[in-house]
Amino acid sequence: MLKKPTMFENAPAERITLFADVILPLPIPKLFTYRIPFELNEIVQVGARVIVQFGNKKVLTAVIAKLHQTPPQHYQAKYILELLDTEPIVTFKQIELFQWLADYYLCSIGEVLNVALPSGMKITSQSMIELNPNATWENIELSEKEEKLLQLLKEKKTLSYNEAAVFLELKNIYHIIKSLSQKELIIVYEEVKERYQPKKVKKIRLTRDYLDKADLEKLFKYLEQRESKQLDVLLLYLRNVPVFRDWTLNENGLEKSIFRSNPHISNSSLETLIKNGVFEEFEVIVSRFADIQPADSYELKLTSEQSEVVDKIMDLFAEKDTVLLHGITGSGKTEIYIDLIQKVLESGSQVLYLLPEIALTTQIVARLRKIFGDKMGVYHSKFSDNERVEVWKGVVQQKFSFVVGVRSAVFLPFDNLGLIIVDEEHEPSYKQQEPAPRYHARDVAVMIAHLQHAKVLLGSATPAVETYYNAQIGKYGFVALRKRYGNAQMPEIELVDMKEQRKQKKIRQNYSEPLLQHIQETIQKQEQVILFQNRRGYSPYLNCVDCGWIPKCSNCNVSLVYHQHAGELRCHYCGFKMATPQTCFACGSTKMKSVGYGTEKLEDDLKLLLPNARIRRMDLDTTRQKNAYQNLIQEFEAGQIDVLVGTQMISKGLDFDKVSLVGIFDTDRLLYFADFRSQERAFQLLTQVSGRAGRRETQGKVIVQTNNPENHTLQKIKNNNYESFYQEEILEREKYHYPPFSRLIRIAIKHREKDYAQDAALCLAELLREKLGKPRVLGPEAPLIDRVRNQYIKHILIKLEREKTNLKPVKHFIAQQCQKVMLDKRFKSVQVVIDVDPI
DNA sequence: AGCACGCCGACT
DNA sequence: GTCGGCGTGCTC
Repeated sequence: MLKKPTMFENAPAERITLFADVILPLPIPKLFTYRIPFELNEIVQVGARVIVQFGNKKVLTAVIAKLHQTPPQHYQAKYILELLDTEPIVTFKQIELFQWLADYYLCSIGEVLNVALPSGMKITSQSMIELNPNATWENIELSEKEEKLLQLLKEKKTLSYNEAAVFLELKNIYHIIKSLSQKELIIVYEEVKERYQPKKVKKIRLTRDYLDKADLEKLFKYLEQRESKQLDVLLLYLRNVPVFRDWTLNENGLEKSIFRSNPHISNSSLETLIKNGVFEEFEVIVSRFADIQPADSYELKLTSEQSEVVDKIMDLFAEKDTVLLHGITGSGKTEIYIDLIQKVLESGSQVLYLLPEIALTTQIVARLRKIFGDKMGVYHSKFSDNERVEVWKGVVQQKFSFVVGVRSAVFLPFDNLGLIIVDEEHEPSYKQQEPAPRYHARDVAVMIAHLQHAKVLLGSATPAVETYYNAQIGKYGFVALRKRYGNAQMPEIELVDMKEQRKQKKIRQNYSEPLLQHIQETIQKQEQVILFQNRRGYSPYLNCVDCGWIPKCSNCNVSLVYHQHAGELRCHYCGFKMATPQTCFACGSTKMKSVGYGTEKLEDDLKLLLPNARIRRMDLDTTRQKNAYQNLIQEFEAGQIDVLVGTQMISKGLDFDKVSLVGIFDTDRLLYFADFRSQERAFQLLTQVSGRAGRRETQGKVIVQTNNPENHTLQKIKNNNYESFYQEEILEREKYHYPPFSRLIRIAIKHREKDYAQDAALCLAELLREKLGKPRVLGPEAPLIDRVRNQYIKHILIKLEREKTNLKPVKHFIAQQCQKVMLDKRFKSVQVVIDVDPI
């Protein structure tokens, strides 16, 4: 796939010494130079993985970024220990991309590599100790702990540092290890663990001795005479592998599991045959995706409007690299994608189709699988690491020309991309939060397309304001799809004024009268209801009636969320849990009331209000187990559930024909969130959720409960008027210099001590202002939740003009200042986290 | 990041 | 005297 650099193509007469600059998966902003052993000269390539020793003993996987003949000036380069790939697993273009990511998102190229490679392709070593077999410890004085450790080693043979530390109940085990290894009683070594395990299948075949008609018949007679059970084994084998017809069939053998699954065959007879040398066992490596069938021949039928859109997109691609497809929910964007994917694949290029995490369900995968069969790879975080490695290798080996995947799929080693589709491009889950690089997959997709001369199609019913702006100013091409598929109608959205309802005392447990009524009617019609409340748990906090005390997390500055079913209070930020207190910790009162409501309470209350309805809840808490999500969806699809209460989990990618009512709670919390994107978010989320109501023939109904029915954004959601929402929003953005009119960089300063965080933040802000100017640097400011996991947090926000041409030096400057503050002794190693284009 | 190593204070 | 706490510097 990749050509070796030409200068090494003709092997020179004299041996040359090659050096490799490698990327290590560490947050160190430079490449490290290792020496290539001569015997590898002819086969090393840029993009291959190597194993190197780093530091005193640590052994790591690195990727070769550059090959050259320049020996390092100031140090002796170590040898590469092992070359893991004879073909590159990372392309030249990717290394270029990694560097771009590191520069753009202000992190090291090693951090990029670290998130790019599936962990199964990286190895790390672990320090191990074992007894020195030649040791004599008669005349050696030992401390108690040393004695204890040696005793344990006698039993266990080997121990990792950590195991030893746990056993000795010591935090610092280093002294003991050092002392023992100096006395030559133990050996310290590094154990390398390769995490990727190819899937192996155990198989059985006849040994050479029986690959002959006469011999087999002799065996038959013998077994028949004795009425041996082994005869069944042999017959089963011959039925599946008709060696009499073709002796070479034996080579491939038969899977051992086939014998196992046959109830008439006992395992011991098979084992006896193996023991007696009739059969032999062997293993083969198989693909984890081996059982995937090739595609059916599939005729995609597009509506005339859909084919028009396809044509228009193709036309636009002639002049624009990126096109935005603005298609309302249920307008059939997927068919358009499929048609385009087929076209691009036919032209011989690769395609990447990105979806947000939650939308990438088995439903869509199954549908695509029917069409693209084994040409398609799936890259999902729910997949095991081994599976991810196989998709990666499949792309390298050109086995997959098309991959559907989540955010991290942008790192797959394509070298000939024709098209990247980013569906639901506005989704915040495309932005990585932790760890660095904090990249946005949509923006990375645009960059990859640029590097590979590919095209990008962004799709959304509610595009990000930045994206829509780019389409408006002509940077992106633009196509709209304004009709629902099959002429289905958009749902009717009703805003219920909760202030009025409250006055008239018509609210029962957070359910307004109209909502409750509609729920009942819908169930009566045997149709389904989705209720949306973007808050899990029973209630956001408990409150002592007598003294007002609220249980808070001891590690974070938030109240603990009440989870009634689990009988617990939980922190949603650090995972802290405690049993629900029966009495107030402050005054001892037994009157603790729950305040506010989450999905759990909505579910419980509705069960009381409508005892005959079948009500289920879908949120993080009910879908944590492996198949819980899938099971819930199947039940709902099968009509075994009337009402599904859920968080945003229910807003994505689920299309159910029988849902005719959607209820939305606590709308005001979304609308009045203190963030410049709150209106956009609310518009997107509520439109998305509303879109679940009514498909095909029936018009759906959406009931939005709010205290502010006159809110502009709500009105625009009601009228399904994205355009008008955008026009209003873009003016605000311009007025206050927010994206797309500026670029944002947010710096978070974290420290255990509040004062250190504050002082460091102040100092950093000052340093930044010196050069960037006062108005460009905002803060430091405490975020809404200013302490998480015992770390105090301060935010600095930098606004840079979009037109600023020399972005690179500015970013470099910012990174430098952050580095300075981090290393400043006054601030006791504060943590500084840079987030470029925060969302 | 991880680790070696050094210096300091607090315990058996 | 050990033990454990950091702080610091380095890794080809």
